[in-house]
Amino acid sequence: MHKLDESLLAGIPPFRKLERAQIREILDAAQALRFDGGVAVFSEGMPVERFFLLLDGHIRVVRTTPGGEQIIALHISPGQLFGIGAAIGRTTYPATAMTADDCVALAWPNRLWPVFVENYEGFATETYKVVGERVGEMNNRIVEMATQQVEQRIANAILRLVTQTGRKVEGGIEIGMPITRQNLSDMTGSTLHTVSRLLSGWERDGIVLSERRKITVTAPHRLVMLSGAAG
Amino acid sequence: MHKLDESLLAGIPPFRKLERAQIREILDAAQALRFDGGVAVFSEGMPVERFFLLLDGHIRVVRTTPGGEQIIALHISPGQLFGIGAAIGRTTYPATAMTADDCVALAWPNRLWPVFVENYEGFATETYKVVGERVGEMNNRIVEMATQQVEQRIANAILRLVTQTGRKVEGGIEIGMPITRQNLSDMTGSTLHTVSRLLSGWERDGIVLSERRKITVTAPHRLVMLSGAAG
DNA sequence: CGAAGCTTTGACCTTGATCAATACGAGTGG
DNA sequence: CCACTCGTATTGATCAAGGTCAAAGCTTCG
Repeated sequence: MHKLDESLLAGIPPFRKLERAQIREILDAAQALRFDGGVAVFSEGMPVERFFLLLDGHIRVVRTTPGGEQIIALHISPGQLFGIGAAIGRTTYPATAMTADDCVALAWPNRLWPVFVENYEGFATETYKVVGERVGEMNNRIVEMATQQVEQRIANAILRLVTQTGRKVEGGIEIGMPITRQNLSDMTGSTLHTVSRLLSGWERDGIVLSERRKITVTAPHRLVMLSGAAG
Repeated sequence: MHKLDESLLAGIPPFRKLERAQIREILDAAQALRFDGGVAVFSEGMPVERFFLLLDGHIRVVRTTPGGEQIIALHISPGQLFGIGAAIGRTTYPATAMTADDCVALAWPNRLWPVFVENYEGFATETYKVVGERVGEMNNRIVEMATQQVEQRIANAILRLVTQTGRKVEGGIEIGMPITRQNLSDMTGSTLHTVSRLLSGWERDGIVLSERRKITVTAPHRLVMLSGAAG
């Protein structure tokens, strides 16, 4: 295994305030992992043994109901910590982490969590800020689900994906990870049929372009209108 | 102002591991507050200046949409910390805290948060455990909203209230705080009409008893069945 | 080429929202 | 004490959003 480069952690919030030497220590304690697309990094209910940092690829955090339906709780982009149950006193993972495409991640054993918190100034604060953001996002989802129509929820889901993973391409902004109608319906508590119908409509109206597992937003402002952001 | 008694904080998780003298310090730094029912302790968007511990009464954590609809994100029972945005790096409150009935709370200025974390062993860990529980609860709500029918969501909402605030009375378990049809609809993203119809039906079937702003569950097991806990 | 996964589209039906009317209880002021 | 009002609750009638059922087409891949 080759040595990991220190620049990997340079810009990432929890590590931002650290010395070069400290980052070296952290990297030396890390295990680097590769995953194919569509596999589980960890599963709901498993004991929390490690925490992760996603370096490349995209991860869907998924919960499954007793009835077998699944809903996507969260997406993780490169540079984000995930599986941080340790930070909030969980002993088992509350959800499953599925890779959406090929992924590279670092992993540390759980027992290092308190060590990092103890030794690295700002690590705890920055991490809890991330937790805070996710709580905020979850809160928004709850409000959305409770008050908005399916069309608005789907518009919001797409906008969220765009801001999190979007990249500019000719003619619009493309979502940087593979995404199916089914995925979108799992994010919004809807059905793939409804999502398909809506996307077809939007494509007819020139708001999006979509191919198999790919969506490009050509008129973001109009999507924002549709999302019900109180025009 | 009379001195606060140390027993107040005795059994409360974040303070559980502390010495008597430490509890004294904490209490001396606290401000005791009284609120009538139906008022805001703090409001969405306000800067986070204090954190609170609810001693008596009940609090609804509420978010309001641009369109004026409101949804209830969380209920706080006596003994719980709330308004702890400081813990997760928030600078403004993400929601409004409304008293459901008359309340008594302690408040500390925000700058004491890091002091508590620093000086009192276990304070941080226990608090983050609380955060973790709330995150879990929010997650469940999202899944519920995405996959369940209104009837199941309302059953679940009532069951949650029962476990959080229920007290045994003759003939069943009574929810320990005032709760209207409208409140229930705000918790489930439904309407007071639908809630009323369902409760009427349940009352006819002998599952609940309800008066004005009061609900008593007479057949909890049947409510659990209805809640869709995979029978 | 067949199979599996993704997408589209039409027809139909159920859930629960909306509209509307009424009633009841509790607090307030005359 | 009564009239008024406001917040709460009930119930019926109607309607539409979106789920379900069904069928078929298109890609990609082994």
